Amino acid sequence: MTRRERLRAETAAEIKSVALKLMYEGGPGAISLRAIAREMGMTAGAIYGYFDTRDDLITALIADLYNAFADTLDAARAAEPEDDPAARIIAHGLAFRRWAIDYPAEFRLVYGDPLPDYQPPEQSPAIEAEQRLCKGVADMVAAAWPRAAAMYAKDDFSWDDFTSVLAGLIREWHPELPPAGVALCLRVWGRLHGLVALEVYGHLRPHVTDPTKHYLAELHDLVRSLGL
Amino acid sequence: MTRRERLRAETAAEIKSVALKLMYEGGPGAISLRAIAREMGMTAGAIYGYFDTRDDLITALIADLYNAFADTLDAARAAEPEDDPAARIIAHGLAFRRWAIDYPAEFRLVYGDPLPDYQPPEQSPAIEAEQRLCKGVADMVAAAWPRAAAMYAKDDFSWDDFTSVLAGLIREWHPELPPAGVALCLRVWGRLHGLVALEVYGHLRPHVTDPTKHYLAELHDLVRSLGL
DNA sequence: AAACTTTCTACACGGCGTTCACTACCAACA
DNA sequence: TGTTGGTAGTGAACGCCGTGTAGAAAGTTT
Repeated sequence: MTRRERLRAETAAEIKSVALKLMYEGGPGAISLRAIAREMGMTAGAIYGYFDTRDDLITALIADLYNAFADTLDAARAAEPEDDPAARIIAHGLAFRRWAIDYPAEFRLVYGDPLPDYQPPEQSPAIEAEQRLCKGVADMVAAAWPRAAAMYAKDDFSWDDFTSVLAGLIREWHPELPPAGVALCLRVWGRLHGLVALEVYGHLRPHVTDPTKHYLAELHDLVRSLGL
Repeated sequence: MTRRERLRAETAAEIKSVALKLMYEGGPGAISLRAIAREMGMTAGAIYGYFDTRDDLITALIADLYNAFADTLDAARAAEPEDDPAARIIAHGLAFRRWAIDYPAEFRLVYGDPLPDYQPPEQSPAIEAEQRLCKGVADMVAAAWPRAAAMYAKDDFSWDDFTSVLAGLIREWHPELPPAGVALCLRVWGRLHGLVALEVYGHLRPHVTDPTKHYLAELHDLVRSLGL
């Protein structure tokens, strides 16, 4: 790696980190090329040497955040014993909410649509991180499947209900999981997501005094509905 | 109502409807005072005679949409027999998803954060619509409560777990519902919301061929978990 | 017809993403 | 070592944006 390449990579990294700093301080709307450049003592145009467009920068940020987020969740699960699926699910869920509440701007960037007219590209690098997250959920459901199968195995799903990408990955990770189990994964994901999304966007606060308590209750319901 | 007031109300309504039209065509980011004015043959400044600021206009739009949305859900539930709570829940859920998928920009406006730096006001008129939606969910849970109570009545909730506003409303609507039932309402809301939010923001499409099928399965799970 | 109120325009300010011609500068080659 | 070529960055411009303000035009009231 030549000196030039190193400097170039450092500048690109600085652009991203300054963008994150701006987002911490002023929400996703505070990410502007001009503000980033100002903060770095540059001109806005200079950033175009590193990212073709503002959306490309956002896309790179999302991928970074999503991966860091997946790391967090992986770690949270790994901290619980492997033979206690229920504990792992609850740890995962709480870590998910913790991250969303502590870093709402990041959550909006990854799971929402905070920049107007921003169109996530077809083949986003964030998809890889999303697949990591899917794997996490799949691990949990697979661990619970021996008990959950009784309730869900008769669900009418086939491999055609998933994109070939997902079907391929799941069969590689957990060959024992039937289509009904994969469908269950997605529903579990949705269930983990629902209350947190409502809370982050301010729809729980007007009704509830302690959102954590309700989310924990939902996690317990979830664990119960998996037969654990 | 004087002629002036009528004209004024008409203009305000036209501003909102043009804003909606722009949003249909170009997403929430296409709502700009200048574009609205251009479309109406006016100047941007003129709009300030009707709304103090762009955010006020957005707030009014959200309230309108949220109310229309609540109407839709109310109607969907009312179309099913009153003594069939399961059918009502499923009808409500499907109508919810239908609306979200058919009008994604509206969904983002109501449940997301589509305009950067837009801060929902403390006492938004949308809260009233949200309470209507809460009532809808509460109606469904209350109808299911006779069967669901066995599973959830022992949950450790009290009236202190809700804001006094919500607690007051619920006790007025459904005096028979205990705190555990109200908590269940919120979790049901979250569950209805989760998969739909993921889908609207494009997180389901890369994994799933027919989102409706999975959402319907989730609704059936939900109904089952309510003992219906 | 005069006085007053409401409505809207014209213009300005600063901020935005993006483009483009141009200038420093650094690295390698003669 | 001196020259050359690519690279990083500038600065001005374009057309957007929300938001104010001063003043004109139109309608309403007396």
